Order: sequence, then structure tokens, then C-alpha cells
Amino acid sequence: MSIPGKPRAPGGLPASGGLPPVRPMRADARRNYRLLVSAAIAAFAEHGADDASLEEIARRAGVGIGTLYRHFPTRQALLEAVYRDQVEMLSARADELLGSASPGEALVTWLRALVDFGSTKRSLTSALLATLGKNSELVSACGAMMRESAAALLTRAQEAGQVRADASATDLLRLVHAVSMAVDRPPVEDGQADRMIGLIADGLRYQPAG
Amino acid sequence: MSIPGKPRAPGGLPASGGLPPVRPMRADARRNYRLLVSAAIAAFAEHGADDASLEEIARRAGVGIGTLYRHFPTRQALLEAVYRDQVEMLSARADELLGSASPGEALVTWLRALVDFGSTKRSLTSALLATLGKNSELVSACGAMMRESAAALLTRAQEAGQVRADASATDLLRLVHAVSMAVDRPPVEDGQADRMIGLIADGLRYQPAG
DNA sequence: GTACTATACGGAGGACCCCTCCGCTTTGCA
DNA sequence: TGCAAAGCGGAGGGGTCCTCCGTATAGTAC
Repeated sequence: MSIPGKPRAPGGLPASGGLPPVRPMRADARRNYRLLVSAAIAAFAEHGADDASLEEIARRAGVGIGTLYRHFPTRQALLEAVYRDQVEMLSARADELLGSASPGEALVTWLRALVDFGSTKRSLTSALLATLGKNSELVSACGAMMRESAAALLTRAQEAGQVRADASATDLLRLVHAVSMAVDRPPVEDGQADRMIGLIADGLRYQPAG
Repeated sequence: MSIPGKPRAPGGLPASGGLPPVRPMRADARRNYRLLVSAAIAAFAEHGADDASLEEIARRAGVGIGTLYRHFPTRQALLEAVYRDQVEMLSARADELLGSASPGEALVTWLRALVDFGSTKRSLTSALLATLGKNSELVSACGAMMRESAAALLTRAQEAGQVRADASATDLLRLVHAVSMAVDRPPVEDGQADRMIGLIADGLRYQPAG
């Protein structure tokens, strides 16, 4: 039994290396794909990536179980799609924030979004890494995407003089990751994550020997 | 829903803090208990602590599913029993080896046994830690047991001059743990674990400034 | 606007699993 | 030897996973 192939990409674009001229997905298929991913995000957040019922996800999406299985032949496949979706969303949010007025604010806002994502991500990541291995295309591509977004926001904030110069994107990502981890295990106070990020934000604003 | 209580201890001894005068288990109950634990060890090793089917375990043990559930109301409970059983086995093996001719050999033999146990243990441990937390009675008690066994074997080997003096039991356990981890993920060559332990053994024999 | 077909949909159904419940069997004491 | 108490087993209800195939529809060609 080999690792099952990915389902066709949602956009209906030719696959990245697309040799055969692939037809775009039908409109209903595309719609259902999105509904399923949304439902899956909710379900995974609620019950964990391992325990969420696929039938319930189909039900929530208002779609037959057969449809779910056509789009995602495997629980893995659905996990991957959700992961990719979330990361792309974060990337898009970063692009959007790059156009905002205050570069410093933009960076902190994005970091907060990152922590929120973290709680979803952790259960996904461990499930994905378990079967995918650390250096799969998906994981490394998403990692690169995140680093890119972080770097762009950080650089802009630094150039605007709103954030200290001696901070690296990698450090920032690691830091946020640590916060997500710390916030993972109960007992967790309300707003704890927020305060931690706030603290980091202050640290960023502080200009050493400024 | 609270953490379910342990089933009665297998030996039929009064529970450690035993307030009510508990009757010993009946012979058939004791027999089935052992059969179930053995079957569970095999099944967990084969399919992982999360995925092994409890019905299959009962089947393998030649026992009804009801019997399994009476002894182990929870998958957790069975996991714990298996874990405890394995650790006690290792402890017993250590005691036995303490009487053997070559203290140095005895130590290395035990370390090898420890690695073998490691492959079973890992899937158990992660499942146990996930719900039990790092400082449950079970985990800490078993940890102490292991340290004790390791220390006894190590000290004897050191006093016999067969192993360098500057090695601690804790280090040794950590080292073996690392080997188990390393051997966990494929691709794993045949005998790799053995060679790694061999290397550690050589290191132990080496007498610094001897 | 109509006809056609590749594409996609839905859900019944088989296989498996978890767990409970309760009538039957065995054990061990008197 | 007789008799509770302790233990056993497995049917059955409810859930999940996944496959299969008859049915519906989107998009195209005319």
C-alpha cells in the first residue's frame, strides 16, 4: 500500500508539474471542496486531528460521505488540505497587512493571528509529521511560506524604525511557536497568550542602544 | 468524567492503602488477567498502543470481550497494566543479573534488554503521558524502579573495576533512551541498535586516565 | 434553446470497533 | 457435597470507516 495521491488542486489549475491537460473542476465540486475544508477545520479544532469523525465532517459540510472520500481519499489527504489552506490564509493575511498604515502594528497583528493558528496547527502538525516525515514537500513548502511572510512584515517594520533591527524572522517564528506550545496544556488563563505576545511586541519595540 | 480507578491488583494482595479487607482474586481471574496482558503486549507492539483492537486482544487471549472490560475498564487501564508489567519484568531481570558472574556483562545485557523494551515502550509512553501527565504515580514509580535497577547494576560493575567510575545511572538511561529513539524511525539497518549499544558498552569499559 | 456526456453527487451497506448488560458457569469455602 | 459469590462470555446497540453504483447536473457542442 503506497501513499495515496493528492486529490486534484481546488482551483482547477493544472497541477504544478501538470503533464496531462487537466480540465478545471466543476463549479459544484469546487464549492464542495471548500465546504469540506471549512468543516474539517472546525472539526479538527474541536476533536483533534485523530479523533474527528469524517462522517461528521461530511455532515457538517452538508455533503454526502461519498463526496468527502472522492475529494480526500484519505484522512491524511484532508489533513494536508486543511494545513495548506491555513498556511495560505496566513500568507494572504500577511500580504494584506503589508499594505496597512503602521508596519509595527501590522507585524504584531500577524503574530497574533499566528498564535491563533497555532492551536489548530499543533494537532495537525503532529499528525502530519507522524506519517509524512520532516522533509516532505508540503511541510517544507509551508515552512518557506511562513518564513517569507514573517520576513517581509518584519523588514518593513524595521525599515520604518518601529521595531528593533536586531531581530530575525526565524527567531520570531520560533518564539511564537513556543507561545503556542506553552498555551497548549491546561491550566491556561484567559488572555495568557495575548499577554505573552504583547510582551514580545514590547520587546520588539524596544530599541537597544537606540 | 473522572479518571477511572485501577482494577484490582493482579496478585490479589490487599491494595497498598487497602482499607476494605479485599479478597484475593480467584484463580481463573488471575489467569485471565495475565493472558490479557500478554496478548496486549503483542498487539500493542504490532499495531501501536492507539490502534490495536481491544476485541482482537481478547480474542488472542482466548477470553471474552466482557472479561477484558471487567479487568480493564479502559484502554488506558490496559496500557498502564502493560507498562507496569514490562517495567517489573525489567526490574526482575536486573535482580537476576545481579547474581551473575561478570558484573560488566550483566550491565550490558540489561542495557540491551532495555532497548528491546524501548520499542514497545515508546508507543505506550506517548499514549500514557498524553492522558496521565508527567508526574503521575505510575510514571514516577516506574522511573524510580528503572533508576534503581540501573544504579545497582552499574555500581556493581564499577566496584568490580569492569566499568569506568565516572558514569551515572541517569546518563546511562538517557543514553539508552536516545538509542531507542534513534532506532525508532525507518530506515533502520538490521543490528543498528545492537551496534550502538555495543559502542556504549565499549565506552563504559574504557577507563579514563586508568 | 436543446441534447448529450463527462463529471460529480449521495447514501445504503458491509466490515470493523467500542462498550454494556445480563444469564450462565466456576471456584472455593463451609 | 452444597451453595453463594465471583467471574465469564457474547449478543446487541451505536458508532466509524470506506466502497460501490444508480442518479443528478454542469458545461459544451450544436
